[in-house]
Parts: sequence; C-alpha cells; structure tokens
Amino acid sequence: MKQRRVTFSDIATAAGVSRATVSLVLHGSPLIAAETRARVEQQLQTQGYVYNRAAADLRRRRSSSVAMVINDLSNPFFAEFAAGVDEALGATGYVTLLGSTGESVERQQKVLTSLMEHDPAGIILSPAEGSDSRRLLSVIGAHTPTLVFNRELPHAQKIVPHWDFLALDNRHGARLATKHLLQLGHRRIAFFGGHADSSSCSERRKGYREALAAAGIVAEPQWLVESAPTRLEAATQTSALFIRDPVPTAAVCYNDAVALGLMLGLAARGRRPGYDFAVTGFDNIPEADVSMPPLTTVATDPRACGRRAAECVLARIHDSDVPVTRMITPVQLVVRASTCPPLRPSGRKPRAEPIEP
Amino acid sequence: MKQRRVTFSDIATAAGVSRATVSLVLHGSPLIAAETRARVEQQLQTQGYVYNRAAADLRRRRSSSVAMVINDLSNPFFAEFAAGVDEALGATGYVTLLGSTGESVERQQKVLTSLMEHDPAGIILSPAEGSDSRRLLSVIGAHTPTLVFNRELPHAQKIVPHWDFLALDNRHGARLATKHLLQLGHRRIAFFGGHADSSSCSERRKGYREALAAAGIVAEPQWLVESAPTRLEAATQTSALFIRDPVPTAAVCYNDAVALGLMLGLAARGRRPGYDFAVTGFDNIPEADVSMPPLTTVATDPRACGRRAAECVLARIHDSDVPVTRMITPVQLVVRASTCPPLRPSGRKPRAEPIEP
DNA sequence: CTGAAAGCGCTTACAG
DNA sequence: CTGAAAGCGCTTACAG
Repeated sequence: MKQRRVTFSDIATAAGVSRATVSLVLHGSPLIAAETRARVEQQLQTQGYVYNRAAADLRRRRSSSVAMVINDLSNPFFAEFAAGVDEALGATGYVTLLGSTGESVERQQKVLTSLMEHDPAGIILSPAEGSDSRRLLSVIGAHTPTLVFNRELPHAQKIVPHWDFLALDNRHGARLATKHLLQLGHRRIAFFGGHADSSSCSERRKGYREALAAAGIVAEPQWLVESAPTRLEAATQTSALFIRDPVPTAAVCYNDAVALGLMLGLAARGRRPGYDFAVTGFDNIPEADVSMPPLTTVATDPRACGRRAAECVLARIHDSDVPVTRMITPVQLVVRASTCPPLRPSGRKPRAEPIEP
Repeated sequence: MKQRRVTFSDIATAAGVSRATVSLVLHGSPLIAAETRARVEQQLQTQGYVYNRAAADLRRRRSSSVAMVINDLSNPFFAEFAAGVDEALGATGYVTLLGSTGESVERQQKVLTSLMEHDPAGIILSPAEGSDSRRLLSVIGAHTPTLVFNRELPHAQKIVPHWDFLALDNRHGARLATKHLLQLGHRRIAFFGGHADSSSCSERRKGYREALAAAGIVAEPQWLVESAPTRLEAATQTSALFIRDPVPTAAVCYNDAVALGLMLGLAARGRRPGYDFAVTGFDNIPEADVSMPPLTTVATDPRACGRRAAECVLARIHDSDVPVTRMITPVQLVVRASTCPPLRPSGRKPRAEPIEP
C-alpha cells in the first residue's frame, strides 16, 4: 500500500524537462517560460506531488524545525505556552518538534538527544525541575540557538550565557499580591507553597519580602512554608501556618494550585477563605474563576509568552548576532473574593487602609 | 558561530577508515574489528558527533516522525492526550511533529500541508470541529497511516474507511450518568450543552436516551438544549431549561465546562446545584473536584488514550495490513456532591430509589 | 573485516 | 530560458 512517493524525477520526465527546471518552477523563479511553467505545474497537480522538505533542508544545510521541550504539558499554563509557540512557528513555515519530559531530568536528556538528531534550527526549553546546565549544554552543543523558559537554570550566566531567557515577572507579581493584602489592612502575611530553591519561587518570595519591607514588616520564619506546587500537598501543609504565633491572617501563594489547596485546608480547619483569611494565587488558571470563593490571583498570558519565545528564537536563528535576551513578561493582579480585610478581634471588618510604598 | 556540523567524513578521516565503516560502527555491526571500533568510537566521542537522522531517513526511504494535530491544546483533556502520544512515540524512537489548529478547519488544512512536507510516517489527528473528510484526505493522501481521535469524521466509512479511529465510550458514559440520576429518583432529566451535530455530542445523547428509555421515559424536546461547549455559553443557555413545563430536576451535561457553566446559571436563578437541581459532567477536569459543589462526572484517561493512539499508529506503520481499528476507551462515573435526589413539593428529600433496567 | 560506489530527493552555481 | 553536474549526510549491497 505504501508506494514510492512522487518525486522531481517523475514530474520532470512527464513534463519533458529537467529536475532543475522543476525545482525552479516550484520556487516561482521568474526565469522559467510561462509555457514551461504551466506544463510543470500541470504535472505537479495531477501527480499529487508533495515537497520533501527534509531533502531540501539536507541539501541547503539548513533546518526548518524548532524543538520545543516542555516539562509538564498537563499543566494548562504550559499547554497554552506550547500552543503559542506552535502558532508562531507555524506562521513562519517552521514545524514544531515536541518533547515532553514530565518533569524528569533523565527523560529530558533522552528527549533532547533524540530531538538533536533531527537537527532543529533552535530549541525552546521549559526545563524540568532540577535541570543541570552543564548536562543540557553537553547534549545541545554550542551551536543551536536555545531559549529557556520560565525557570532560570542554575549558574546559567556562567555555563550558558549565550542562551536566551524568558520568564514571567515573578517578583513584580508577588509584590502586587502582597501590596494588595497590605492595603486591605493585613500585617501578618505568609508566603505559602513552592520549592524555595526553584527560581520562580525564590523570585516570588523576593517580591513578597520587598513589599513587606516597604511597609516596614519583616516576615516571621513560620510564615514561609514550602510545599510541592500541587493542590494536595498544599492542603496537607496548611497546618504549618498555625503552629506558632504570630499566626498569619493572609497568604500569598506560590501559584493557583497551591492557593486552591490552601483554601481546602483552611476550610477543613474551620476557617473561611475570603472571610477570615485572605488568599492570593498566581497564574489565573480557569479554576481560579470558579472556585469558592473566586481566587484573587496574578494573571499571566502564557500563549503570548509562547509566541514571544518563538519569535525570539527565530530572530536568533536568522541572525546569531542579536544580543542575548533576558525577557520578563508583565503580569497583572486580578482581584476576586478570596481577599478580604483581616478580621479584628472585635469581629468587625476594618476598612482598607492606604499604605506608604 | 553556527559552524559546519561534524559528519561521517570527519570521523572517517580522523580514524583512518571509510565512511561505511563509521556507519557500521554506529549501528553496532558485529563485523567490525574491536580495535577499529574503538578507534572510531573514540573519534565520535571527542568530536561530539551527532547523528543526522534526516539524512539517514532520506537514504533509507523511511521516516522517524509522526505528526500529531490537535484541535485545542489549551483544553487539558487534549493536552493530556498529547502528552500521552508524545510519551509513547518517544519511547520507540519516533519524534512528534506538533500541529495545533485552534479548532479552525482552515488552519488544519495549512498545518497538515506543512506537516506532510516533513514526510511523517503516520498521523494522529484530533480533528477541528466541522472537518471535511474529503479535504483531509486530499492533503494527507492515501498512503500515510492516519488515526482520528475523539470526533468521528462525517462519512468516514465512505471516504476514509482505512483510517483508524479512537474515541471515548461517550454513549456508555452518558448512560452511566443518566442511570445515576434515575437511581436518585429523578424522572425529568435534561441533556444540556454541546452541538448536536458533533459526533461526541450525538453519542452522548444516545446513551442518555437509552438510559431514559430503559426507565420508560421519553425526553421532552425542551430537555434537549444545545450550547457551545464553554462555561460562558452554558451559563447563558441555562434559562432555556425553564421556559416550559415539565421543567427538569436534573441535567446530564455534555461536558464539565458546560456543567460548571450551568451551575453558575442555576445559582444566578436562585437554584442551588446539588441541592434542588442535580448536575453531571463529562471529562473529570481538575476543576470538577474543586467546584462548589464538587461535580459528579464521567472520568476518562486522556493520557492513556494518547498512548493507545500512538501504539495503534505505530502498529500500522510497521505493518499496513493490520485490520482497521475502531477503539472505544472505557470511562467511569465519579459521584460527587452535585448530584442530589429531586426536591419534592413537600421540600422533603426522598431516599434514592432503585430502578429497573 | 573494510572500502568504493551508487543513490535517497532535493538545490545551485555554471554553461550554453 | 534550460540542462548537466556536483553534492548535502547518510546506507547498503557488492567486491575483495
């Protein structure tokens, strides 16, 4: 059933021209006589010719694919990012080679090794947690333009200073969320969830600390609680917030999943998020809008990030001399019902108070 | 910066052998003398050789890629499916060519055309709504093994009888949900949301009707309400359920998004889902678990589907004579708080009643 | 055990 | 305006 594909030779023979002529016709060369062109195009049509880009790429020593390696496709944030990348690549004639790693560093090495054999013109990498810059460099090599998304690689500046980097403005996002809570009157604000050694978490913690500092507040150690960035783990860790005074009245969460988990954990302890405890998230996943109460969170635009990532890599593919990019995409606070003013001992809810920056 | 890649010739020269020998070493041929092998491997190592699979594929006239075209990557259901496909393909040395269509039939044609130029060994297609079998066939051609996922193409049996098909057991899932509501005592059950002309919707409606029929009930026309499969549209359509008696006391929804929208719509009309109106979904998306009330739904395993799809296509790539598959993957009811018994005029909640099948 | 040679489907100066 | 020829990086009978 699988028969030989139609090739330039078939077209050339049938149209009574050489293969070179077929190639010129296909690329719309103005040299070709109109009559010849018509004959060739006729044949391309009737024989159902399909261009073999791999052969052309081989001959021209270039590549029309870009590899996209994603740590967690099942996370809507990364899925949207992937869709954005594919959209922008497709629009410029590149094809996307997909590799998903499921947050496994080992799979990441394997996947990249396999993708490299397909000679991608560039790489967009959303690295698995715990990625090692040196190992990545050893499989990617020095000559394939690479953009790292979302997570800063350890010692990136030393080991892969020539790779582009694109991330959310984690610090600013966390600052916005924290400021919002301060403005509502909170003074004891926790930072809840995430792994402190991940770049996105440490950036967010920085923003949180900065906003607190601007209000003259220093975070108590027990206000910094780590957890895996999942709902379940977050729910489990909730108790850690209440083991020692001063107990927080609000929490800036690492992301929405953690925030939703915290809300479950609070409910289980008889606390009502959005009424006697304020919670913020990060990402603005669809659930944020339908949770009870709806979640105040920091909105990002992962699809736009994907498009930007693709454009950045394409730029470097076409001109390796563009300066290395370290892009930070803006984020935005979305206020919903999960953030309330603190409940005073009297039970009376205070009005929001303005804060000096 | 982008320099010529290391090739067989470089290795051959350095190791003092021919390119043929390098090839044999690379493929672990037992013919090669141990001493020669060592010399070559040494060079492969030190020069950082990377295999060029495209060149090899060209020469061997085969392909080591599979195209995966997805209608909506931002839907976690399809993102999980994609992850499953990539996982299974990667495990067998194939690379995944990604194309996302955003539910646009036009983009689908473009994306497929572009992907075909990369000569995929097979295609996994989750078609955009409104896909035309004939147009798809014209770009894919008769000789590339193709599996259609999730949505049946119109007249598939006539036009593309040689394509494999994999879908959820939509009918059984809807039957399960409907039966569950019947067992709770409901008699007036709506089928809410989806486009009636889509294959998944019509299958689900079939299952719904079957379950009703088994209980001796015929659906009233006003119990069948269409809507786009989104939360927003569903919320808007809610009123359609209550314009004419007999008004339903429960609804089997096309999917979870629709069910969540319906719950919002109900709340807006002063009805409390899970208390005076029962709702079921389909998909078991993460939100189902955290909505208020948590959503009773039909759970699927999209990642496993993806793996199965990949295996099926690989089987056909390696042996074009395997019989055409029409696979239906099992689904499972997950009961949560959104399904309650009907509220009787008295306001008293009846106990669940057993139903004769 | 190893090499010379032909060829996969294309492109691109170079002649004419 | 068109064709002959060389070559991209590999593979694979075929000699020896």
